[in-house]
Amino acid sequence: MNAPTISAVTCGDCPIRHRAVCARCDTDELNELDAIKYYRTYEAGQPIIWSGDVMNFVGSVVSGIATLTQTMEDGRTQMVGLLLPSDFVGRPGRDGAAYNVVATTEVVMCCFRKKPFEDLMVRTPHIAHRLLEMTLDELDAAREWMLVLGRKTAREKIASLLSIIARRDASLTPKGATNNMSFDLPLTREAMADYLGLTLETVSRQMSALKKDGVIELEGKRRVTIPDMGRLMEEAGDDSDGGLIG
Amino acid sequence: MNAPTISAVTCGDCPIRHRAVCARCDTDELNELDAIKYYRTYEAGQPIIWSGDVMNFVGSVVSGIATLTQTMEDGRTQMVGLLLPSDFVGRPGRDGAAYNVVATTEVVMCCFRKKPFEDLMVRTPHIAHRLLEMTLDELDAAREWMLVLGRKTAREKIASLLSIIARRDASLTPKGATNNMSFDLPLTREAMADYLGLTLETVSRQMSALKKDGVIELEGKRRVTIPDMGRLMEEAGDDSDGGLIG
DNA sequence: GATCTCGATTGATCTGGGTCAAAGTTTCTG
DNA sequence: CAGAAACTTTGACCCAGATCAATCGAGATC
Repeated sequence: MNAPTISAVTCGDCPIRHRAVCARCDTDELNELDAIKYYRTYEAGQPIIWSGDVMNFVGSVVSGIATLTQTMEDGRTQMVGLLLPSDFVGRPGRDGAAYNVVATTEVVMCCFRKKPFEDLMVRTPHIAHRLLEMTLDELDAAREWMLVLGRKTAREKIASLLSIIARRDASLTPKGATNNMSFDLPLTREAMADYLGLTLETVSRQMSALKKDGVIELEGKRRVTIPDMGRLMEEAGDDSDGGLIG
Repeated sequence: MNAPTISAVTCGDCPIRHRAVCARCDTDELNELDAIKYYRTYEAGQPIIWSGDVMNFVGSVVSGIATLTQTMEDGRTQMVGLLLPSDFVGRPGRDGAAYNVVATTEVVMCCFRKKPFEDLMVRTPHIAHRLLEMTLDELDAAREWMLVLGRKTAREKIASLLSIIARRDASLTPKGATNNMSFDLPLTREAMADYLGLTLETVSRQMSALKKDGVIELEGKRRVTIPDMGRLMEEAGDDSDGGLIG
């Protein structure tokens, strides 16, 4: 997944089609979006936005993984969202960013300049509606995560995270395999800890425990296989299948 | 604060003016809203919506306090939002409710039937924009709370909750006093615990500790006075003044 | 006034996960 | 290939907050 060059790409053949924004756009609107967009690449570890900064763009992740985090003055940090390809970044109608956005891997963003995007949004109601739906999804995901953070044990937290990534991953691949699926963990143990409100040591211990108990299989540190998705969801304390990533 | 009778009230003189919805409506739109609205009273402890139920209305809290909660099968529950007067309830474009909504005190809701409300939303873009702003606010609040749940100590959690309620309370009263403000805690110790991901015993202990240390004063169990708001926010580990209630 | 109930407080004890520390792996670099 | 740097695992110990249990109001209800 290399960054497409700006001139060669229209919104219509964006690798990701801007699931959030373009899904219902007609040709004229796509052309308008096309006129105000540009691509930008961020290296792994590089900040994309600092909390409090003025944001002059909105956009979608084309490839790579980014995280949303909040930090206290003493350095304690909590991840509040995970951005995977096709996820939308930005707050139409808001000037400042509310969290840090950091590239975890190399990230390619397709950005729209904010002011013209907002103008377009005012003229085309379905974009506003799409953004509302999207924001409601993120709100659901955030609240689902509040239950994880507030009430689940370390083991359940890990299982919840793995189950969310697995499910998310499955929905991106054509065949939505439910068993024996495997994927690469896009996060370090430390990032997982920041997401789950744990320490990296605890994350490591619980990963080992889940492996020992046959809930997951590990190849190297990052490649994870889920022999039995139902079992994993039980471990997550999760009968229902709710839960998205913000 | 008694429930106004349906016939006597127009949206324009709703006691709360539907901060979320009506702020920018013109007369025609207010009349339309008026035609599809009705009032409903819920007793303390009564469920307003069950998670998964089909919701056929959206609306605002006129008076009283309600909570949004998520529950696991084994009974562990996490509060994911607090609804105070003027807060909006409902998910335009969604059929099912995602959480339980329960009246903590007696609650009066001003409801709009969902279908006509959505129709109105399609015709009047500023309502959709207002709802988007509102949802972004709730998302910010939820993510702020994720930091509280994931990374703060019990004492900091309590201080955070008190500071949020105090700030929220201050913004509702004409004079936004910052020091020596007092308010009635709208929550039992158990509800506070569910909000903070703690047990009620820990909540009680930390409340006693904050009282002993002069951070708060208590009259009876519920009346709280904050002699020094800055001190409270320090205790919350919160230099910034972020944080709303979802 | 006696009793019940529901919430709140306080104490004693236990434990899950944090903290501190030491190796082990993998990848990168010279 | 050696050495470094970054990430991960594992062990030993400790403590904040959970759990279990007893007591204490403050309203209700009789």
